[in-house]
Amino acid sequence: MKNASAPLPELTLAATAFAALGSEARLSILRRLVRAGPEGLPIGELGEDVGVTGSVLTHHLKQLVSAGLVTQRREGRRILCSVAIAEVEGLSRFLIAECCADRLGTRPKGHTHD
Amino acid sequence: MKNASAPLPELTLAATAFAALGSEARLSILRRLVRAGPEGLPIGELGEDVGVTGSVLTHHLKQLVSAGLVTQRREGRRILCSVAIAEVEGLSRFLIAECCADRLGTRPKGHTHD
DNA sequence: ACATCATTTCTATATTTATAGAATCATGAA
DNA sequence: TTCATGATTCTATAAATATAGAAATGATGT
Repeated sequence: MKNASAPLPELTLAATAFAALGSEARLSILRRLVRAGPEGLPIGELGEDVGVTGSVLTHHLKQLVSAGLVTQRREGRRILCSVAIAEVEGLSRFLIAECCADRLGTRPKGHTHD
Repeated sequence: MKNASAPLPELTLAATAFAALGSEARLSILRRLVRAGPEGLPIGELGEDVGVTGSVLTHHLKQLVSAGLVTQRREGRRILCSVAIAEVEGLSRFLIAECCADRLGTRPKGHTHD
């Protein structure tokens, strides 16, 4: 009897987002964007700062955007990137929820904060 | 002048951990282990439950373990796996910290807890 | 229209990760 | 020791991701 027929979309989305974070380059990009604030940073400058440019940068940004962690808007001939804060926070909460939420009825002894 | 010479180990570790979470299979494994509680679950049973067995399961577990998100201990001929709660929580905090920590001087409106 | 800047797409290659069967190792029981 | 069980390693193949140069696209200023 199979048990893992169709994974919950929630899980799929989370996996995609985590995979997008699973790279030093992209984590650097995200970190830089966080420090840039809500105004965002043009792709060129972003790339200079994190040491990734051209098609490789596009490639990494595409993953962050399609995972919903970064948004882009055009301004003149540049494209500004910003962090999707709510998404990142949501992901963080997902992680906490996975770990601690429903352990209230499962734990055998005390195990609230290790 | 190069800017991205040696990435901070913190970033490397985080990227490894996120990459370990960036798969539905491994996310399912983690979720199942969370529900198993601190006693842990033998690999065989774990695999049955999430629909991944044999060498593939070993492969996924290896990543979770080496990322520090799962721990293993032997009991008889079985190996019990448990979630490293502190690690997962730490990762969750890392994410929050990346997003919100130093935005105190940067944010335009209020954005403390959404 | 033309030149220029910013970014993407195209194309190709290298590297990593995923999947899986078979053989092997490790533990405990008869 | 021999056997059965639980898990890993070995080997091979498929698929996804990373890197990168060149060409193409889109936007702006002259």
